[in-house]
Amino acid sequence: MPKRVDPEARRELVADAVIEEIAAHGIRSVTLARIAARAGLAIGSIRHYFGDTLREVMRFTMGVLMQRAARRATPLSDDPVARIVDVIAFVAPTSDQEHRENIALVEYRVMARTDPELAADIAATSFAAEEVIHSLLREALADRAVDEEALHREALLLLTLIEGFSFSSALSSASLHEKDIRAVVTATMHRLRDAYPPSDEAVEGAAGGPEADEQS
Amino acid sequence: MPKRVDPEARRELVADAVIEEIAAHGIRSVTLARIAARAGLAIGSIRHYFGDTLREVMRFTMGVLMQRAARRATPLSDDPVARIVDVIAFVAPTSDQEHRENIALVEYRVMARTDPELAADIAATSFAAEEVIHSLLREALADRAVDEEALHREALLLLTLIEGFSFSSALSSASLHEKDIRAVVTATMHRLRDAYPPSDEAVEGAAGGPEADEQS
DNA sequence: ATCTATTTGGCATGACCATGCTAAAAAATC
DNA sequence: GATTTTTTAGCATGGTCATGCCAAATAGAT
Repeated sequence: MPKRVDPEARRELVADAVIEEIAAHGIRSVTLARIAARAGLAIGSIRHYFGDTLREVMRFTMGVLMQRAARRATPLSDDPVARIVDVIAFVAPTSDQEHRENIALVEYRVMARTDPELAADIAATSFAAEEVIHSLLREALADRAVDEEALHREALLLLTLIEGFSFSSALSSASLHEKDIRAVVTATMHRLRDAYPPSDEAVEGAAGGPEADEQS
Repeated sequence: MPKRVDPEARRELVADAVIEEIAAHGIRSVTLARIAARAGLAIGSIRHYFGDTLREVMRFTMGVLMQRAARRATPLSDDPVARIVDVIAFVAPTSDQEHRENIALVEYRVMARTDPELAADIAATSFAAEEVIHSLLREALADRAVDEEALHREALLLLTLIEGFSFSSALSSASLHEKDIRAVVTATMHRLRDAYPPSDEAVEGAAGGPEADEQS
């Protein structure tokens, strides 16, 4: 028996075992026994840290997945278009672990459809993600004449691409190529911008703005 | 006891009960008992028509879902762009039943990820669908100068949109609006076409072709 | 050394459910 | 009417697994 266990570390370790099991055999196969086998622990040694129930294990793991996804989706670029590409490209796992996490998250989302408690947890994250996309899109089209309805429709396009990449990536044994995703999204963004004329404000105030850069 | 039961009709009835149960409580909740309750039959009266096992019930139901989806996705228009819009818009259920069928199909696809037998059945359909999109895209871009790599990337865009609409529709309690989907896909297709210059052949042979129509 | 807190571990029980199998009832055929 | 086929129906059994609960071992505090 080791010294004092760090409860948070234990929970994280168990969550990773859950994720592995989901990725390998689907969320329906997750049991305490299987988690224990993967984590190299006895069932009791898991339950103790999760209020004794499998359900708490599952809820905690879902929380871990959502946190990790949010962390990966943080845009790094300054250019609004590139920020959107970054956010969407996060779906392209650059490692096996990220691929597995995406799979697990998709399985959770499907399960949450018919589980009100899980659904509530997920809804908050989904709402935040949509807000981010809307906001980024506003920035990317700040110099274009776009009405609210069109903005909404373009956001729908981007959000649908995100869902599509996430879903197809989860169903595919091989992860998507980040290069392909970036190419598709970048082309989509450029075409999207080109579909709207520069706005009067942008033309008047664009002495050294992105408009000049874009035509060079 | 009625007169002779039509086995096919019985199987279809049972499949519909499965679909209802999946839509209501998720695929993980499907049991013979619950199917029986929904179908208004005894368990034995179901098993008899499916080789006695729940698994056969589930496989048959998945087959039904795929057939129905394929039927709905048959394009009707002559215009290549509109055909693609039609195919993609099939994801927008025009009835509650179609919405439920989409949900069930998504849940099956997720389950099939970790079930080789189901995966094999689904793979054939997915492959066929991809071929259709590639083929339709070729037609839609027949008058444009597009190399194979670009064609592949554009197909990826469209396939991703299909997956995105299907997935988000399944997760959403309200079905997507067909109007929105058509608007998004139509705009995407027009921008996609505009991204490629007319090919030399098309210019020479387009005396009364789509190019003339498009500039009017 | 003693006491308390923490960790490990798993038993016992009840719930759930698939499936092998059987049989009775009803319809159809000869 | 007798026989065969079809349909209805569900019992019995074994397997799986979550969870309430208990207890021993170990670490840390006094």
